[in-house]
Amino acid sequence: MLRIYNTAERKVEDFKPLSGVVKIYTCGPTVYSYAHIGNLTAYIYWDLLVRVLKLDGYRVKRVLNLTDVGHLVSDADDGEDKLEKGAAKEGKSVYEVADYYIKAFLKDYHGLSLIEPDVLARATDYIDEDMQAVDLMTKNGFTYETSDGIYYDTAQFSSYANFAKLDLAGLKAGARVGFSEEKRNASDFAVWKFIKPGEKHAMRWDYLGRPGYPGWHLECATIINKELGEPIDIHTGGIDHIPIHHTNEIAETYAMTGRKLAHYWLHCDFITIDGEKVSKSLGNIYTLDDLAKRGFSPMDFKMWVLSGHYQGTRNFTFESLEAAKQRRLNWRNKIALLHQSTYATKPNFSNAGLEFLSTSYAGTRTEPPLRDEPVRSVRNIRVENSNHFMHSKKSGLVIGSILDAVNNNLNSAEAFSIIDTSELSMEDWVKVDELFGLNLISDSPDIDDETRGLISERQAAREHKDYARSDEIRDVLKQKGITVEDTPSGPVWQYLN
RNA sequence: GGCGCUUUGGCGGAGUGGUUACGCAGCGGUCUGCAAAACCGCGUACACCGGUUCAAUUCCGGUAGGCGCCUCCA
Repeated sequence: MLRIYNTAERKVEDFKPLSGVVKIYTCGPTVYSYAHIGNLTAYIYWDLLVRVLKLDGYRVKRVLNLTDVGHLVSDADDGEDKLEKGAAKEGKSVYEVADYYIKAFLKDYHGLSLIEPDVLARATDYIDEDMQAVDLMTKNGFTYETSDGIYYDTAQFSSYANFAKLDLAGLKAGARVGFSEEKRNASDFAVWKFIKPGEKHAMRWDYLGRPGYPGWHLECATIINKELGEPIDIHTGGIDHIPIHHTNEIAETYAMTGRKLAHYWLHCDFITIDGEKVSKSLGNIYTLDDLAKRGFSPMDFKMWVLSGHYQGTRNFTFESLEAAKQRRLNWRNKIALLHQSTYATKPNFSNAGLEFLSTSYAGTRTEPPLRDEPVRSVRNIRVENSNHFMHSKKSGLVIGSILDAVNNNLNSAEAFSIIDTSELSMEDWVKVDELFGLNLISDSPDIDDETRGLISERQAAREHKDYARSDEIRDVLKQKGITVEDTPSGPVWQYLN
């Protein structure tokens, strides 16, 4: 049973689906620049959400939007358009810019092994629906026209402030942004913007007999309406979206349909980098490519993300990324041991030097003392005594406790500690990969026969005390990314990186 | 001004009213041709001040600090 923190109720709740298919909407990126690691953090956590739901046996339909419509830089009525700025800078059309960064985003997305959404919705594909939505809101009496657009009259939606617990009076008093004189309420927002004569705006559509473009919040409400239908089960996004964007989506949906938009709202916190916010002016924006240049793979970064909780402010440092990388290598080397424990039973492979492997490397380790209490990993299952625990390792209950951890409001950090301290079978690792998408299995292939031959040749050389030869072979293996460790019962290979 | 988060050992980071995760780094030991790994052991963290309690890092109140959002940025 999944339990998740619902922002709408401000508490952890049991997840109960509204129908046979769990409908999820995720606010996607504005495609005017490369995604940085802060942006990607969110998609990693939401991917975990989807994977947990699927492993829990739910069918999931998920929509992710791509904001390829240019919007204003500020909330004020003037300002530049981000897409247009990018286009001008790069000498391309706004559409080319959007295409380029959508491709870049998807490359990152796939690089992180994130499950592709069922619908990838480009905002510009929903302009007709946007217009119909404005028509509908107008017909229902929620909008008014000013000289620069169609605005939503938030006074018409009595519970407008509820979702974000907004203090509308305070909003007015503390206004830093110059509000349009024509707006009826400080919290009113544009659902459609007009392009004034002479004003430059490459993306434009004719509506109400004049050129314009949709307001930002509208695309999400419209896409959800068309692709999923309200109410949806889960709406996800960053915490920054609570006060404005999600509040306005809810208001628009209400004005269009009278319905609630989503049952559960999940918000992830932002990460900081070296204790400071991620921002261009601080020069601490990193992309996956930047991490790669420093020797970290997307999976290393994903390990880092999942080692903490989505609702906490994560502080990114390269030292902690290094720790995450090392941890993943340790996991892969556990898989390497599992490969080796099967050698002796493989046909076409017989070598006296490696026969010990039939008894497995695990046998050479000092067994940890049996505890009276089961390790905390199975705590939730209420194992009565250690005998049950020993049994549990064989019957897949380790995976059960890992699933319990992530079902508890996506506590991947706890799940990771269970993985660290439990003995997993190959089947377990397959499940772990299914749950976290860390490519542990595919990145941990067994070595080939040639490499195996080298290992046994080296072992033979050692037995003849030909250490020059054995060290030579060790260097060759090193170049293959394999290190050999000599244990009391024979050599064991491990991945170097 | 409004809303919200947070303070855990060198770093990162879970969690819990009593048994004090986990990873990385560090130290000592076993083992070893060398090396590495592995294993064993170690460090006795829970900002501060009160309160509740047999017992608080965990609950309540206060103090101090840090951070984020409200700037179409997740």
